[in-house]
Amino acid sequence: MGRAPCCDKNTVKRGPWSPEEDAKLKSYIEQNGTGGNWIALPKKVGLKRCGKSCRLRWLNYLRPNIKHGGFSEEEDRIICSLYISIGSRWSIIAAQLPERTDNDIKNYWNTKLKKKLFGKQRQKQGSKKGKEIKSMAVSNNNNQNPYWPELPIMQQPIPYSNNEQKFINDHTSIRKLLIKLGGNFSEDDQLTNIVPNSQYPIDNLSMQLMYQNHINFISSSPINYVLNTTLSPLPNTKYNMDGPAEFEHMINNNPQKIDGLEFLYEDIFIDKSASTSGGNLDWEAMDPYLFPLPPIVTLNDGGFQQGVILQEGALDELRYPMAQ
DNA sequence: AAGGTATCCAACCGCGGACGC
DNA sequence: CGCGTCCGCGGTTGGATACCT
Repeated sequence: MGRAPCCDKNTVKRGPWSPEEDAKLKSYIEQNGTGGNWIALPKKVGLKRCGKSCRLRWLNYLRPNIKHGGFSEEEDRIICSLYISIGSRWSIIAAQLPERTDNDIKNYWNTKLKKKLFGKQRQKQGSKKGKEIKSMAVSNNNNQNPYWPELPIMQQPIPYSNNEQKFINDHTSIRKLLIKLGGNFSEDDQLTNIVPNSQYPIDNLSMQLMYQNHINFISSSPINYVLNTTLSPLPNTKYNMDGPAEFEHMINNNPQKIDGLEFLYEDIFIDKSASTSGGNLDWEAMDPYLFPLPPIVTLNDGGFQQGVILQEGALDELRYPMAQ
């Protein structure tokens, strides 16, 4: 038994929206709101569309303050850092870029950014474009490690449009992010359970500092990988990685893919088999955005712990830290 | 110029979670 | 607690367009 369809596909219109439909939907929602029920909305508006289609059209195209295309380098960096930190949680990533939709970011990543960073880049090693990207990362990061480009320091809100400064300042998005990653909040809205063994209830200020330190840490951390694959489909395997060789070893000895990093397998490890260098990864050709994997910094009793890639079950890992 | 291929992106699909009854 | 409904999300599709040979 499959799931009942949300609407009758024989009676609803599908495909591209006409300007008339756009106008109807926009005008209705601006005057009346969505009414909290997308399924019922098309009837009220007078559209022969599925409610989900209306919702998508509104959220991705019609609602105010939507920006399409023309992603800035700043936005590229935010998307890259968040993607590598949390994977394809496009809605969370989009929450950090208020004028962008998750669909837009997802499309941008899949069609351009991913290739820019991991794909075509390698084939053009030594080409002008490749050099530009590498030098960009280095010059953005003149006193820090050259492998990871400077990331935005989030103590100041990104100057998004007028009243859209809901970014880091109000912590809503961070809270949402942390909740998604497995945390929970006590009733007084303090972040008490996110960090295991923490003696500190984490208030909004602490949370801001935590995020700020995370970003600062990413920018300044030495190459020191601690990839805990208990968070991935690779069971009970821990790697304290001193560098790419360890990472490669881990990949070679685990046929499963690491959740969220599948594209690495497609773009890099397929290339590997075709290489004439005895199967060694061409780490030099890897784009500077890629490594070291950005650590999520978490507070613990000793200060900061680096290098834990938060994936599914990340909080469990934090509650049961690696044996020293 | 024509045909083939690659790229882009709006829209669709189906699943999982939240919520109300 | 179970069930049904709706919402939101991430993955995928397919048409339009650009680019290449």
